[in-house]
Amino acid sequence: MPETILVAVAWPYVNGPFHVGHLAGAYLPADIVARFERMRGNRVLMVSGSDCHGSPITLAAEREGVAPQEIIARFHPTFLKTFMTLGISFDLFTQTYTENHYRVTTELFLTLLANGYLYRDTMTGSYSETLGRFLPDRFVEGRCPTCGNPRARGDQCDQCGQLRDPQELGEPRSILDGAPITFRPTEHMFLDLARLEAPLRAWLDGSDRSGWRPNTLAFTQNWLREGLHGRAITRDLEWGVPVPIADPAFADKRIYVWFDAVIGYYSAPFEWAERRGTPDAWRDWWVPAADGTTPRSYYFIGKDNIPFHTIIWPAILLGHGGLALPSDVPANEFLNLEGEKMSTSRNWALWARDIEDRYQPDQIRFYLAANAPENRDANWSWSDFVQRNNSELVANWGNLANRVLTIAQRNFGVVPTPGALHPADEALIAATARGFASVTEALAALRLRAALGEALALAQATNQYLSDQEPWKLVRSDRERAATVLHTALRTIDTLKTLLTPFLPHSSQRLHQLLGYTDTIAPMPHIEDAIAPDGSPREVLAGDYPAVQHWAPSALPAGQVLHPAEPLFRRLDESVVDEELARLRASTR
RNA sequence: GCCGGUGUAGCUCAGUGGUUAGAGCGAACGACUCAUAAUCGUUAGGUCGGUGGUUCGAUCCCACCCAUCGGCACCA
Repeated sequence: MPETILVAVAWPYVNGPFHVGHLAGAYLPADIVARFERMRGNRVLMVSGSDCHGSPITLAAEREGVAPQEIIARFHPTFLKTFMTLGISFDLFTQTYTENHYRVTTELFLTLLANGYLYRDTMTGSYSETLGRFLPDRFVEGRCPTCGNPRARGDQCDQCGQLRDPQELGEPRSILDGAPITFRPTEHMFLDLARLEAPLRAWLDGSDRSGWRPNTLAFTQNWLREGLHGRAITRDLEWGVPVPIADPAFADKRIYVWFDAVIGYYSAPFEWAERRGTPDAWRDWWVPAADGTTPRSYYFIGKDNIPFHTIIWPAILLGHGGLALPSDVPANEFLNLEGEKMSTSRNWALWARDIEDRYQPDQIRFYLAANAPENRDANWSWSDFVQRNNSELVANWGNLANRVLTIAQRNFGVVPTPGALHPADEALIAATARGFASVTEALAALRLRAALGEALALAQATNQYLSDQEPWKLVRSDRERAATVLHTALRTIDTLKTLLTPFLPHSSQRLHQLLGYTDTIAPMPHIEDAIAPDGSPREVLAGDYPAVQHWAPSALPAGQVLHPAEPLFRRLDESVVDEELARLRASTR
């Protein structure tokens, strides 16, 4: 019985391009799991989109004298391009600036209101007279009352580390134009997290969470230990989802970007369902079935987002009622660059769009998966990238596929018919079965690095088998024995191809065809047209990923025509390291 | 400041209250030549961040310290 699985991926903020850390932490692991689950025959819906609201976008737009839509139009297409190039198989990658999202967000807001989980309260906001608007705390600076630092930020003093409130600062001013800040009362809607705390705890404690990553659990427990308080979910802004309250006081306020962004996980399936002409299909991923089975859901995010996905979003869902809560929130750590934390302000970052055309997509996917920040911060180092590419991807796996295919194709032209098996053949067949089982188990448990490692270990065992059996000699001395060895080796690389497809979809599809198959095992996304709320054209990433069971050990039939081998991966020259490091240094501020 | 994560061979990382702490890569040496100078074998390499404690015994538990990263709720 196929399972229904929502693969929810963090919504990238659309005020800039994204870097390899975002890929490693969210989009790639999500894609690997989505592809794996689809190949197992499960019904997967993988969604995300550009996060279009919030003050940084408003401010960026104003600084340039353009509409926020222009900022979106600048970066959203680069996201699509990266996902297309790398083969991130979204069912729908949309944006929060859509009619659908506005409608769903509004409805969800009203449901929470009706259920009594929203309340009105007045808070004090930092107001810029010159800009005529309220500013987020961190856009305010002033003198720290503790250490006297004249440039303490409104949320925290960088010098003494004290947490601050903008009103505590001496001579508060805007960091945007240096003009003085005044404080004004402002009314907002709050999510009543305190009232949702009990159901939230019941949900968290209600099932075994030992499969969650330790860091995810630790963050969540930490938040709960400190107790939950109401959280403002509206802002004094003019860009965003309007607050659906018939009160002039809320006319120039908008729903807070964080509240609307997480709702994207829920709204995107509506858009997906409508686009394919089955408007109710979203329910399969959100509403428990009549027999009580609840759809599974995974939320792939960075560790900085944990509380929003393990506390706030579940609280919103509980407040709404009747919807499936996250099954797991596999939060990843961060990816450093050459040992240093990435910094967008210094431009110490490796932008996806800068490397996606210089290297094969599977080369990038391989390094990011093999080096994924699953349990701790990981590091992108160019010398490591080149080394691992050459020794593990090219030499161990690519070369294995290449050598087996070459000997078999040149000497037989088809998958040869095996004779009686020797113990060595049986040992490899057994190792392949074990490898298949352990990779499957690791993937199901979201241990992606480990899964990849298991697959590579099987590739190495196959290289050992070839060294022992020497089929290149057997083809001259004992043709039947050669046929048996090559049949066994071909089946193993065919199985490895399957195991590696979630990680390396492009090259696996190619090998699939070299092995004489004609169907698609690694479908790719494509771009479709859509319309934005203002009537302008926009684009989404979509895909048609047939639910065909492909996750099985090889049953490669004897006699299937083989195609001449060609290298699956490009070897990288050591000079790449210096080139890339020079490029990186040149671009750093 | 408070809370939490991480610190294991040159590199990237596994791992366990108990005899000689592991893998891959890199290095040295050897074998092979089907394959993208790829592959296979052998060897070398670590006071498991530091100090103290609990224990018959700790890399694994506890305390403190050091380094590093993050959270501390209106930054997404």
